[in-house]
Amino acid sequence: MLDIRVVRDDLDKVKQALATRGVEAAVLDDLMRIDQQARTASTKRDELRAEINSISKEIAKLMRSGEVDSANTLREKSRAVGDELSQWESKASNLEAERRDSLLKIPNVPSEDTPIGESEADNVILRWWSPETGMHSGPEIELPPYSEHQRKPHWEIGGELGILDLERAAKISGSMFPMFRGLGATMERALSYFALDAHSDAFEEIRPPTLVRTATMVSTGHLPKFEEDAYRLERDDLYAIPTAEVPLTSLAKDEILKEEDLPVRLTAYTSCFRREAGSAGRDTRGLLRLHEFDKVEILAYTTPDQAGEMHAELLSRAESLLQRLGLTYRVLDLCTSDLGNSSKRTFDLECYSPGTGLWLEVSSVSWFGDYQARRANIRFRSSETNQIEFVHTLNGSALAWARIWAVIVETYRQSDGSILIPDVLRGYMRNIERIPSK
RNA sequence: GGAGAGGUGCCAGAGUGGUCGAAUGGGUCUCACUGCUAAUGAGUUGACCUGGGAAACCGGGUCCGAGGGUUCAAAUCCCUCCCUCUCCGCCA
Repeated sequence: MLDIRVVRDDLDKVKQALATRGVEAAVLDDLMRIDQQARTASTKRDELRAEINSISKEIAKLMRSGEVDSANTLREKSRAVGDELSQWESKASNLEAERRDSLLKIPNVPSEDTPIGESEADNVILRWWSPETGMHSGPEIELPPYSEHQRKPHWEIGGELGILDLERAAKISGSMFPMFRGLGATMERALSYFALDAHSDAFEEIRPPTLVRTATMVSTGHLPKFEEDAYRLERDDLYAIPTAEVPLTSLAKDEILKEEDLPVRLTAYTSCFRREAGSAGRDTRGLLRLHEFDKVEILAYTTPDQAGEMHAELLSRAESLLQRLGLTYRVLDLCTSDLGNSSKRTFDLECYSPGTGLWLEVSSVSWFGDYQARRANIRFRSSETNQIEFVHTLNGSALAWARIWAVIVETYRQSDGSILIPDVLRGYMRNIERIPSK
């Protein structure tokens, strides 16, 4: 959430910045009105409490010296103040709760570098890479010449080779749940091993819980605004995580870290669960959009000064995996209207799927500033000033496997219908070179 | 799931209604002393909200797992919940 003090002090600037992502100025005016009332009420409440505190001390003194009558007179007085106090207490706590609710729903202020835009069409293509042509900057993309046998969509390939069984997955769980089989399942597993090993030079590997408390979902910004998108286990009041970002961010919840321990780098492989409530009927074929998928996430806590460099590091790690897998991709700088709620700046990586002709989002690398840290209350003590500050959080997918799986089987499909396994995965797949055709 | 014990500051740990933001010990940092290290002595050391101040800082409030309640007054009494530990049951 935003720092209420920054909103107070720089109201116009905040309004202007949030307008670029479609937040109306009235929302902030309301917040300021509530804030003013809340502060008035809590000041009044604190004054009354101070009065009762001092009367109570008086009473204690009188009791000790045996002046019971005077003590009783003061008791009466204190009780009367107490009646007034309870009104202000409830007024103040209602207003404070209202202020917090409002603050929790206001998105982050975009970074100054985030391109301003009104739809995803305004996202900026920064660069693109393919194994044939290497890295190119700018939005003009020349796709490598794909052969006819690479133009088959992955769901057809998967069915044909018996490595993807969406029909039976639907029987078990419903549509938009995947089931990999045989070497298809092995390859999906290999991808995670490959990625976790690739980050092991600098990142601590975590296997977090995938069912989390409400507070954990609030910390990352997934609640209260996006309740509809999450799977909830009502009986136990738990949510299924939509990404490992959720448990990894809350790992340090309510902690004060030492500056010398920063940056903290974490990586985790988990399943991710998404209701996809708003997207019924869109991209429903194959593995394009799923209720459950596996992903390796990389995440960092940094000082504000380290954040920029870390953002670049996370992005380059995600890109490097794609390059090692030999997949054509492009890097998008998301514009203000396409930016995630909690993010200040996000780069998306999209892989080209020759079988469908679509660019598929396979990673999203974001810098959240202190927005999540404020919600999760993650701080650090500066070693120079000894002051306590909020950390910055950053994270990225590296990578989301279902879509990568789809792009691999399409890209690596041979003219005989078999699939060549990317070199970097073979070590994790019993050194098998290809998934044979049927 | 059942029975019991417990959750206090950076850590350990005392505190069963007022003088308790909290003894004591350890750690931290500062100073003194010692040729160095060590030891010793003195001091220091919480977070959050809010008002004032350029700031240092000063005032008020809150916080002893969380939320309610009793009381003039709650770490302390009552209720609910969460968590940890021990035993029993169940179980991959």
